[in-house]
Amino acid sequence: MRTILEAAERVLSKNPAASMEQIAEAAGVARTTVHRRFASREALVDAMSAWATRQFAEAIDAARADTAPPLVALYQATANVLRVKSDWGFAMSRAPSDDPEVIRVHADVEARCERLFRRAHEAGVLRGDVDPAWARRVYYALIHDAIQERDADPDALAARLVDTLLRGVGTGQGLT
Amino acid sequence: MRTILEAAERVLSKNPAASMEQIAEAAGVARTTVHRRFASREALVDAMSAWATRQFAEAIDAARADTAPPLVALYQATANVLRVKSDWGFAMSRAPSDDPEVIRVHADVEARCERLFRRAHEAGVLRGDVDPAWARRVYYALIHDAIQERDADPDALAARLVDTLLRGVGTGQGLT
DNA sequence: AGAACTTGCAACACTGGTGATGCAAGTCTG
DNA sequence: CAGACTTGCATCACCAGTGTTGCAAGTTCT
Repeated sequence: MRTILEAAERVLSKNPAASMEQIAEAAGVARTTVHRRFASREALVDAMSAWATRQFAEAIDAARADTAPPLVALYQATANVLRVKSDWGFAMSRAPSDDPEVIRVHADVEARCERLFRRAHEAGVLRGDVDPAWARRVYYALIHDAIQERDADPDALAARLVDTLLRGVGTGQGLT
Repeated sequence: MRTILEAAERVLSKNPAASMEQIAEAAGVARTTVHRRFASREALVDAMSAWATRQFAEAIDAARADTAPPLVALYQATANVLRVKSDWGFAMSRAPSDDPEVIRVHADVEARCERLFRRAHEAGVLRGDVDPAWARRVYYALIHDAIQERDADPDALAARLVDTLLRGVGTGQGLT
């Protein structure tokens, strides 16, 4: 089950037009087995979306974005999000699912991120003359940008991303 | 000819898996006519890439990035690039063509952009304490980000993008 | 008007993917 | 061990897209 979803992600992220046959092969399973579990190609993709969204939510939870010190939370959340977006790039790049649960999760993440940047601003991690909303916009753009670099290690990527962000809008506090 | 390329871009940017039939229909032409001009689907996409690259090069030329005042060039280049990337999003998102001409154009654009940011730095458009290379990195990320917003007017988008960039790294000179 | 060229239409063969099913072999569970 | 369940395999019908061709009608150029 999870095996198939992961194989599908692996194959479809490389070639969105890949056949069920190729997905099955990557999962080490017969094509008919895939069809038995997922009625159609569409059903498979939907299941991938749902699964990826769950992973995404867990990634944010694990970062303790609301309670950990802002800088720590920022690193942690960035690394976790990059890992999920890199592991589930295809599933998450799909047009936003109409599933209300998926929509809710994304709105929730947005809100938490906004709070985190406000906290970072107040804690002096961001320069006082920098609009937290602007910093967040740049942050999003940098995330989007980092995703493009396939194959790279999410932790290293996250470190570089946060360093890059703070070189521009940070105070240099706590960076060593 | 151009009609078909434009229709193909329109259709494929909405649905990369669209059939030749749909492309032909969008071009107001019979499917066989498309096949007479482009031997295969692959040939059509290659032609789109070549065409888009030409448009891209012209967009940069028109901005006078090397000679106009940095701020003017930045606005102009941004607007032109956004227009092309928005009009030819599908063709330009393809894996970089192996056509050496295409590679040359992209390298050339990269170099011109780097020069432009150095000029902007020296002219005081960018803050002195900001690394021009970092500013350029953020600029790229913001461009990438702006492309996502389909349907928006490229000029308005470019204005917002440059404002956003300069709010972060600019000196406020010449923004009025 | 006449020649050269382009287009639409209809038809065709071919390919590859999809989804279903029956059966035999394997695994798990009580 | 016996029954329930899952899997792989082979096979099938089906469909959509691709690429080709012949022909008739239309356009363009001289």
